[in-house]
Amino acid sequence: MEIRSKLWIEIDGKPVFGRGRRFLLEAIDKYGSINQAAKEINISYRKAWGYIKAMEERLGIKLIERQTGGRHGGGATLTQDARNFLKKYEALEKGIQGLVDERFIQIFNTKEL
Amino acid sequence: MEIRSKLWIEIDGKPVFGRGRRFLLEAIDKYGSINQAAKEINISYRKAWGYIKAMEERLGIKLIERQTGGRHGGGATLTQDARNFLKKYEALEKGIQGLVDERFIQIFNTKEL
DNA sequence: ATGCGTTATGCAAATATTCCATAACGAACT
DNA sequence: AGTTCGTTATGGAATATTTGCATAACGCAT
Repeated sequence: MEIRSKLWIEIDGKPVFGRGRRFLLEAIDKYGSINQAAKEINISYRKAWGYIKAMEERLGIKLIERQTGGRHGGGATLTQDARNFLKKYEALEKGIQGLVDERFIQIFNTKEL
Repeated sequence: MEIRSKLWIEIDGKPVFGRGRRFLLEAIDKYGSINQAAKEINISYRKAWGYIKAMEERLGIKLIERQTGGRHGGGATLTQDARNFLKKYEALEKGIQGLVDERFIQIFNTKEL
């Protein structure tokens, strides 16, 4: 029996940002490529692309600077807005998981129900 | 922009209990009927039934005492195990949402990104 | 011109979810 | 003893969602 928790941000009831998208942005920052980033976090490029599209539409902010074509095919980098947002989300998430785990063990760690 | 959080318990990677199931059990306790409970929380009877089935299978515990037929068609009541489980889950959930909300406001409550 | 590794998307296929339809039940009432 | 009523119980169809395949476009370097 394991406890799981999830944290995300919505706009008009639709998901805009969460752990998965956080990892995606972080990986794009690391690799300079949506494609590479998707591989890193084990999702298809298609899915990553969909995430980015939805995020940008819903937030109304450009998160990723894209370049198609070129010597190495192009690439992608985070905008400053994306970096700022990411930083805030990281701060929001920090510590929550630990708290939840701690409480779960405290409450459920008994043999009988 | 709203923050949302979710807390649930899994067994072997499969969801066993969460907010929705909590509401379902609470409503069954209140109405003495799966059918009525489902209406209360706005899900189909079919879905409620599936929830209960999965919960009982995965936990390996009987949660609902069912009676079919009879003057008023029958009904359902929570077992003591179900009550105990519910109580623990409620304790687990308590306060988490508030903490998350608080932090969200603190971090994101600025005009600019 | 050609090749390369990207970004960009439509659309088909697979999965998951929801809901419709119907059976069975049994106490109370007629 | 049959009828009624509001339940529980479930298969399976219908819908919705997610995933991923296939392919186009791009533009620099060779």
